[in-house]
Amino acid sequence: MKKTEEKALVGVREIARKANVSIATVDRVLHNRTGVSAKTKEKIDAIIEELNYKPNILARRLASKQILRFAVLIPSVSKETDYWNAPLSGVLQAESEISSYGIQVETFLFDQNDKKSFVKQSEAVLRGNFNGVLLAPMFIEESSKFVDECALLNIQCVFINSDIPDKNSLCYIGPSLYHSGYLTAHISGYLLKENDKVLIVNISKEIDNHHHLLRKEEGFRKYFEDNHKVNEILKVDIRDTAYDSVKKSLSAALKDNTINLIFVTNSRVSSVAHYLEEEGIEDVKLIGFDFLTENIAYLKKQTIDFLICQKPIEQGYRGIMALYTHFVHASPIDKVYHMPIDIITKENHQFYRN
Amino acid sequence: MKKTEEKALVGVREIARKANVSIATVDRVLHNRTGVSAKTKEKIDAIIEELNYKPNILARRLASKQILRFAVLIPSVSKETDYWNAPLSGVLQAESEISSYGIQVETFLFDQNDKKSFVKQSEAVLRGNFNGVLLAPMFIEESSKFVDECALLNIQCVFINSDIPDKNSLCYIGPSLYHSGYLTAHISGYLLKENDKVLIVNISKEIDNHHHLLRKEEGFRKYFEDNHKVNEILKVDIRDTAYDSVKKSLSAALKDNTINLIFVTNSRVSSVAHYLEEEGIEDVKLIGFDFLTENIAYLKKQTIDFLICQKPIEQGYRGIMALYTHFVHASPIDKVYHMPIDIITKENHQFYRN
DNA sequence: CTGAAAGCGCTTACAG
DNA sequence: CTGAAAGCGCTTACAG
Repeated sequence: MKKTEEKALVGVREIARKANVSIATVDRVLHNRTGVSAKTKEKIDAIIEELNYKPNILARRLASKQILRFAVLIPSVSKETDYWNAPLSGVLQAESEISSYGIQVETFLFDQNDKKSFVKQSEAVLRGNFNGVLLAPMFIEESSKFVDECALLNIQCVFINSDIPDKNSLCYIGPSLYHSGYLTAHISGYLLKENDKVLIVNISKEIDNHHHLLRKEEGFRKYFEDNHKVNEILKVDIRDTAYDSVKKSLSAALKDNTINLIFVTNSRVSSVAHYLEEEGIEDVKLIGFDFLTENIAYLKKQTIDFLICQKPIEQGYRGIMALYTHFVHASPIDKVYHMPIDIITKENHQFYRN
Repeated sequence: MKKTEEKALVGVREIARKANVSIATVDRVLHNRTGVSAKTKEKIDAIIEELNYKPNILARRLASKQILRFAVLIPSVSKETDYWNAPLSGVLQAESEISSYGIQVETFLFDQNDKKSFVKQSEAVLRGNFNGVLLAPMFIEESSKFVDECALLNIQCVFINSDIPDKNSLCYIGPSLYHSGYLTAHISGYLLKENDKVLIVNISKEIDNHHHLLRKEEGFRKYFEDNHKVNEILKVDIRDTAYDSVKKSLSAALKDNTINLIFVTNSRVSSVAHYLEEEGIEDVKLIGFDFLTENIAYLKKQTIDFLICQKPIEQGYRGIMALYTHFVHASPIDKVYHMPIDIITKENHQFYRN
């Protein structure tokens, strides 16, 4: 069968014919290149408009020898969590899909407990002659500075995992942290009786005012407030992430209070689960974040009741694809793409796709 | 920048050079066409293997004038539910992405309350000279017969929404119904006290032994059994889906029993919500299925506590893409793709992507 | 059974 | 400022 007549006609060749110019000139106009008289450009633009011309992306990339270079600037996997494996695997998946179309992806990993390593890697990116960069802007100040320098070099930035809202990025792809906290509180509401007590646990080396864990806590508390819940909410910050330290802090917190539900604001929920199991504590509900192997093991045993997940693999995949779409299709991209807030339990985890 | 040498080399041209044949002959081998001597074929195959040749899909579709035709055979939107709008919109989205690559999609809608309309539309599909068809095999027998005839005509079938497991389809894309029921029970478990009573409500014109609602009920009951829950489980089948009839059945069921949680096995949960609201009943938890506008409205008001959803838009999208991948990339496809089982509440519905 | 040539819709030097 | 021609990696008649 043949393609429809109409389609066969609307191409650079047809535009050139109508405008009485060569296809090279049409190409120049299509790409806003210099060296076309205003008059010619106008005429061609009108015809493009009239014919509702859509370029054939296949042909374009096939003919073009230009290769596009994207950098990925995210944390490496640490002893404490292999969370970042997920976004990375999404990145790799996207890369394998588009690498044959002239896209190169290079990865720069930094230590999320060490700002200096971030700075060092970000400088390498700046030197690498990239068209775009996908980054996790964990360190707000340093990331902000980096993004400014990218702007100077005309490098497009995409944020994943957490956002710097006022920064001039192509887009942000990741959770709405506040709302994940709020949702967690909603679920917790179902598990709590009127006078039950809640313990919020922040486990992180870097808990400062900017830290995104605090946004989850904020959302969590707001839910209780909005719904006039009278449950007491206690809180403990644990800055030393080693298990012994977690254990000590939890013991202290649980000794003086009868806690009915623990909300861990990040993926370290497994160490709390470990503690509860070790101590034989069974009547405490436990909710935390992220689809990690360790967490899932506890979810299966129901030591963890719910995990909140935000498709980290997809974040990596979509991050690269956002750059790809921007450069290859030149089509506009949503400034913010909030990932769904997924509720994972013993019964649906096997069907979960990151 | 130039593409890497390596890439530039591995193409039909290089294979032809190595094999001392023309690229036309290489093309014949690549597509398993006739008219190549066994010896030549063998030699070329070896070189393809050795070079780890991957065809350039862009170039292939660009050069090929072949167009691919897919049919979509799903229910139309009915007075009772606009559920099928969602898969359809996924289909349309996929179509718009791939239509410029020579793919045509044609839609055949049938009335899910009328087997004859299915048969009629399926016959139209058979006559339409399609390469593949995406269908919702609601009517098991009729669908089964249709699939057999497709096989004769060498038309590939993809199932969505519900499966016919032993049928020779390309793949199934949709929920594991049993597990959605099981998960719903798990959530219900958190909402119930020891002696609370549960009411299962099936609202459907077609409740027979094959019907997929029953698989959800089965999973639901199994959870209670597995976890030695003693809650009493009542059940009502409502075959007349008009609101008045639903109202009558519910009134009868609720008059004689104190029900604490109602599980509606499909998207008709909104009519139960409507009833509860009308009667001013506030202490009954309500769980049902599907991300429909009506349901979401009740979810916001918390008349409905949880909705279980299975990304109907994505089912449509992936269904078409499965056919596309099969024909264009000729790459193998998972026989079963179970959709995640999503738990939707008042707090996360705004981030949900179908 | 095999090959030379044209063409898919674009981009890219190069020449004027 | 503009155009003719070659080429991206493949497929498709057509000729032998």
